[in-house]
Amino acid sequence: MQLEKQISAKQFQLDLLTWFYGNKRDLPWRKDQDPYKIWVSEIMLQQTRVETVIPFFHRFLDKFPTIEALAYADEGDVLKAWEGLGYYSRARNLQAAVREVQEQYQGIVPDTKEEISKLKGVGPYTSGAILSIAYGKPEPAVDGNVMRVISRITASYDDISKQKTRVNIEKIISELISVEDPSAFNQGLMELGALICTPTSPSCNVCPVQAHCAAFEQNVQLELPVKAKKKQPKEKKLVCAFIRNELGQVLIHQRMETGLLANLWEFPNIELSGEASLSDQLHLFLKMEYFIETSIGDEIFHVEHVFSHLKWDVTIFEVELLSVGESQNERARWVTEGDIKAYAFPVSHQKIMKHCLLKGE
DNA sequence: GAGCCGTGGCC
DNA sequence: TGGCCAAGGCT
Repeated sequence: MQLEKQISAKQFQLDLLTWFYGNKRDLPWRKDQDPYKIWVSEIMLQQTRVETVIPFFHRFLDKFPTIEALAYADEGDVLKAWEGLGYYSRARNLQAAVREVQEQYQGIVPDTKEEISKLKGVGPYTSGAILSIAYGKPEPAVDGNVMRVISRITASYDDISKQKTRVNIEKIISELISVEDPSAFNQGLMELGALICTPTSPSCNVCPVQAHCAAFEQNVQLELPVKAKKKQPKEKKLVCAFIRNELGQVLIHQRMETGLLANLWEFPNIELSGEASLSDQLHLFLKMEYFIETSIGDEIFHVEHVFSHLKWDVTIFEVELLSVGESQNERARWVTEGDIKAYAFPVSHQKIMKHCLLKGE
């Protein structure tokens, strides 16, 4: 039995690796094995498509080519480079982890599971990916692709949204992985999931590991993998103010250090509550939060924005500034239209900016 | 464990 | 059109 498993594993490795070397995409993070570049790519690729990541990867490495460069950069510049990519805590965790590597490991990315897993933003998948791809260590790197591929190959109906399922698949990979070429094995499994063993219409007819696939044999590949359905996003209604001062500068505000869109910039806004009119709520909010007296003008337009777990319905008002109080909000700034480009805004507020600034010209 | 955390593309 | 998905991790 044990011998059969080994023979089967060897044949699987051969089939997968042969296919991978003949069909792998030419991706910018596959040009060398620089652990820093591999690391950056793996963080960017979390829950994000390859085609989306590519331009960000180039720009990011252009600005922060080394661990040292990223370690000593301003967080605002790092967020600006991440602007539009989403899941912004990835950028802040990456910089924090890079600073840790710079200080505690003399700028060398550690090569053990234990050490690398302590770094912020590096979980079970990313640690295995860096160790195998950059350092050639036979560690499993189980992402959504791998879970789909293995669920089908083993015809397993385990729910892949459960943590236990991922751990089980890691055990399977540990026994199946090529010790000679763990990098190509892990990447090959992911590449197979991305190009052949796709979620909705897998190309089983050209699959290099079709002979090993229990789901294909039983013709149940379209039922797999099993995954719990997501809840639909909750809707929040916001009112937002576009305000210029006498110098033509615009009031912007930096979000909280934690939570949604942490430390990104936005136009002053508040979630609606109670019965009062939108303009009354906005007027009071601006007085209390920014110590300014205003006259709420016309409702300019609406912006809808859907996040993974919530949905914003934003009503934007044109606001006239009447007077400025003596106190000031520490996280707010008046900026010119030229300077605003230096600040990182979420896509929802980029929509607002584009509409309002175009209108102002 | 389950909810939080973005965005763009696809069918 | 909208629900689903994509090289997950943190709390």
